[in-house]
Amino acid sequence: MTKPKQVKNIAELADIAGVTAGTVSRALSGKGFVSEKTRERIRALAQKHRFRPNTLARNLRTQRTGAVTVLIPLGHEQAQHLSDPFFMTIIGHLADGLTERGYELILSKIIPNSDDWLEAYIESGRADGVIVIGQSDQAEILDRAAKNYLPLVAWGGYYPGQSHCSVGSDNFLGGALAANHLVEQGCKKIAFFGDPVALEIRQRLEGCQDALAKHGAKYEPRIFPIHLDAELSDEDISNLLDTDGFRPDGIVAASDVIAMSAVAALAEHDIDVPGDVKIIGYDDLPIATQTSPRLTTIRQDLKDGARQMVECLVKRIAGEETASIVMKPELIVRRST
Amino acid sequence: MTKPKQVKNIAELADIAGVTAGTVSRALSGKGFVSEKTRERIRALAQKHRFRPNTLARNLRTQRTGAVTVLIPLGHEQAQHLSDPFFMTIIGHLADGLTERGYELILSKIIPNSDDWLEAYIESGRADGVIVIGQSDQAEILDRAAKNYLPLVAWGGYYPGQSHCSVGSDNFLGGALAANHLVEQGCKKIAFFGDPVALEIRQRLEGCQDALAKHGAKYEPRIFPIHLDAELSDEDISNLLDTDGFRPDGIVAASDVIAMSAVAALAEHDIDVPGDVKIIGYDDLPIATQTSPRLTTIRQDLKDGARQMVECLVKRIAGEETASIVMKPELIVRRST
DNA sequence: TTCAACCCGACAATCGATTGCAACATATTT
DNA sequence: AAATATGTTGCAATCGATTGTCGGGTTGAA
Repeated sequence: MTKPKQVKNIAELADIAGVTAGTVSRALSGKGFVSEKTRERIRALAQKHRFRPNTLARNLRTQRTGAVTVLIPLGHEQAQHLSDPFFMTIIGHLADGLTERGYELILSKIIPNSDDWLEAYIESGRADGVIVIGQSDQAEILDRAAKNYLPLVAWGGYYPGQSHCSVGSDNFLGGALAANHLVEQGCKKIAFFGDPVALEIRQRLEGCQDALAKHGAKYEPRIFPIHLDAELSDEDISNLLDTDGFRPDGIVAASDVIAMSAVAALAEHDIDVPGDVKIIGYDDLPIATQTSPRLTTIRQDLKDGARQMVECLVKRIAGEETASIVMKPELIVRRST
Repeated sequence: MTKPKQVKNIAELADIAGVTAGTVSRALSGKGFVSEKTRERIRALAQKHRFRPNTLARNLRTQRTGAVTVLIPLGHEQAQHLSDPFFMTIIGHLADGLTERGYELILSKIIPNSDDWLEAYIESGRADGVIVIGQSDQAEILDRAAKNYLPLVAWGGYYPGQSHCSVGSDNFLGGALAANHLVEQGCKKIAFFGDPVALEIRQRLEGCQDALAKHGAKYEPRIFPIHLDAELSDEDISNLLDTDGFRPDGIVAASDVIAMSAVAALAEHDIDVPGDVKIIGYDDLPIATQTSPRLTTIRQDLKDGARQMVECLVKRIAGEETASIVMKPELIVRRST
């Protein structure tokens, strides 16, 4: 009994079959014309010798990879980990959507130190398309790259005149919803927890300020540029409570993660939520329903957002244009306000 | 002013520089000897024309990709989504570890329909190494693949005689810890929520049974093969409570996700946790601290586990052998028992 | 029988970068 | 000035699969 020895490339298999590599390629791929007889014969041989065409070589020749990169630029926030609940939630949904459509997902975190990190990545030719999560403070770079490169979709805020395709929710409206809700709950001294360097967060803040302005100037929120990373935000907030005498009665957090840190830190300082301070988060991550007290928050539908991004990207890979999508955020009232 | 036009391959740049492609390659990579002068000249030209070497071509030639695949076989549990909290937690930590070491992470979900899915993936040559999450019911396949392929590490249970490298915690011990804890809390009628088709879960069950046996035969647990996927487990458990008269006073859940579903379903049926039923989970995911009541669970240190897997894999890519690692699980007592 | 039509499979170019080897130029030594 | 040493660069093969083109063979009709 001859053990069916491993065949490593198409040429070897062609040798065994007594044909050329080209014929083997056509037989296995089904493209081009090969007689039924030799096709079957070659298929059987391929099976027997456990031959698999090398993906790299195929990709190089066909100039497509069947992969999509999810790129996470940690612009203003280098320490943030991929294990962050927000990233994980959206990546999970993207992974579900992409694998469903037969794309591999390449996950890549980038520290944007030069101003051409995005072009550099794109031209490395690793993937057929790129999804960028979080414009952070890199919006112009996205815009520039998008001019020469179609299959690019970003998660994040939309601003008038932007030329890249983004999917996200209306951060300005979300911020306003949050602020209005706190005012309706009777808050007078409102703090904003989040660093407005990032576009999305700035938009939330502006929405917040705008809504408060309509209730009179005394509502101008005080801004604390808390980090987004869970560990750092814990620290930031603890420091804040220890050293700063300021005690707000309402907090708009720029993300659920920040809100959770705040809840925990306040509990340690024996400040009651929602009795002494009301807190509203942003995102409505799965964890928001499971904190104690359960988090009032502004919901972005990440599952649907991920679906939309995949859909846009697939169209763009196929050469179509797609418009940006702005989803409506929604106020979810739970126990923390 | 000449616009620095895009150069698409190394040959074009070589033309511009008046040298050959080989020289350009050497100049940019730093390997081999090129005079300082031409090196600088070529570097400057590359910069100016925004040239980036094509990754695919390089990978094909050098036979390495700088990428690691995280492969998730959904063996007995095809519906399970990648957005599952367990996967997301461990993938996040893996991503952190791999990007730290300069590897890209390819995320791939596979439905193992043929018996050679793993070999097929490996030989496609997409990645330098593979991390498999969850042996599920595919342990023999891992074992077979590992015989011819070094850079393979799996998350999951260890069993005597296995020949692939795995990292995981002692599931038998974990199951025993859980059972003992419930007995100590006074539980008499214990149920096990989880499908023992998967190796890890079977081991947990066996540990559980073994521990209970030591307390007398009447403790034999009743087994409910609940699905791992959050949506399905909700359904399973609701059905169970509606149709089956059985009311345990203690539940060992095979995962935190199942435990959370159980907590929610019980609440809907006005059954108090921990008053009427005590529940213990498994994994200690971040969410376990945020359910209400906070979940007693068996902790597997996923962050450390991910670190170990990356470390093993990197060694194996370099050609070293590594032994399997069995970590000690730990009982974390919170409020659900 | 002859010519056209048609199908199959071989041949070779191609994707883009890397690298061993050979050839050449310059610097050093005798 | 000749010979050796040292250092640069060019040349061409290579990684492995895909694909356009062309020649040889078979079939059918006139």
